[in-house]
Amino acid sequence: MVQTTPRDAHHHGNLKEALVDYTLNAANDGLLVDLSVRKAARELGVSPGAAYRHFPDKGALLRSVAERGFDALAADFERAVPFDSCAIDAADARKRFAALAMAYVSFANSRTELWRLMFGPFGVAPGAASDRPSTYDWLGKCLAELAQHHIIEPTGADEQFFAWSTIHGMSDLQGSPALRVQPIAESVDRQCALILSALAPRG
Amino acid sequence: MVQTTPRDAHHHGNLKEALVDYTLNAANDGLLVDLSVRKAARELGVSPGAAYRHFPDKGALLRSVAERGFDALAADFERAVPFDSCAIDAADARKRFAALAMAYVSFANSRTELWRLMFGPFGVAPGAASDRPSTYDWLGKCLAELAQHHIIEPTGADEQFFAWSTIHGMSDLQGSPALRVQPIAESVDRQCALILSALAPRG
DNA sequence: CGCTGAATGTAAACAGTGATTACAAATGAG
DNA sequence: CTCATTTGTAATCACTGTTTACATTCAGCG
Repeated sequence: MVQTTPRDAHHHGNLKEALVDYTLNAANDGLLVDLSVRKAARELGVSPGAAYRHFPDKGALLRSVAERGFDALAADFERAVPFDSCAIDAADARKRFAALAMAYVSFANSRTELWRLMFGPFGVAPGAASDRPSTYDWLGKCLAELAQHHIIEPTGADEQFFAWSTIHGMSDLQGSPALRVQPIAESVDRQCALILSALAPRG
Repeated sequence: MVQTTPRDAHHHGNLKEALVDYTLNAANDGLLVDLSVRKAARELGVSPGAAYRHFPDKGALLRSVAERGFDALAADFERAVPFDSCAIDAADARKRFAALAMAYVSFANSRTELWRLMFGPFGVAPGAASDRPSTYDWLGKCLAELAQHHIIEPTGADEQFFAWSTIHGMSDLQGSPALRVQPIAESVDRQCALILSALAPRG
């Protein structure tokens, strides 16, 4: 399901991309734990050393996958909250913010291993080398829309960090055995309301 | 810098505890990444197989360390916000809540690797097998105190989850390259104020 | 066409890993 | 003291990340 630019078959082709694809799929299937460079190479019908022509070490491969993860997250955002459109009215602004949060939580829930990779020791600055808007940009835009409709006050770095922390924390803690809040999806709306309440005009 | 409680020399002693201690120290020094059972055994003057008399596998060892991590976190909490005391007045309640959040953030900041272990795939239900109050209990108590002083409304599961998510998210995101908020310690107070504002009576 | 040099692959090896096994020594209860 | 249980050892297995020396393919150019 690939073949972005390979001219012919396996023996020669675009390894590198194939390696990233394989690893990404492994992450999506929760098989990142026991992924090895050798296994990936074996599965792609290639010798172990070949991978090291394209990545200095395993970490570099994982870093590439993490970057793709941020692209996928951005794609989810784009589907949930198209970046170039904007909120028409106040209700719209609320809906867009909730949709953004929901997309974030869902991503973490359905692609947990990739998610943890993205924010783990191999994490990359989100959108660092990309021209797509970053996670932070998206959140900032939604908050700006909310402020424009006077649902919240204009936000600075602290408020933005606050909002992101809450959403990120929810995503990270969901499924934790210490929680009784099982169906997190349904509680996201209430959590969003709490965030807005914190940032609302009139303390 | 070892030898926590061994009665005599190397050949016999309380391995298991020594292994946990060694691994815990490694985590505190940020050396968990390249910890191996063999290395730990070697460092303790013992054969590699010996470790497997006490732990079925490496994961079990790490899980034990994670449990100790929760104990250490509880100890930090206890120092910051003694569990059996309580807030005298409203200002006290605020201070205690802020101190709790600060302890959480500081722990994550200074013992990052242990922290990630605790909430990673080897994570344990915090306080599961312990008689100490759990992270969640502590937060619940502080929130109850705040409610008692009418700083916030009485909290249910959702509000508690909200507060924890925010604090946890802050802890997890601090140091992220995407953030401009560098001195997070100083911003914790403001973040706490935002949490309280979200939960305050009268929206 | 044939030469050449860079990409890209292979095969073999090194050191180190998690884990299991058969065996030996210390320990403590009877 | 005896003897089973506990706790360690030594050797081994399959596997890992990574490097090396060597082979192959390919593009550009005379």
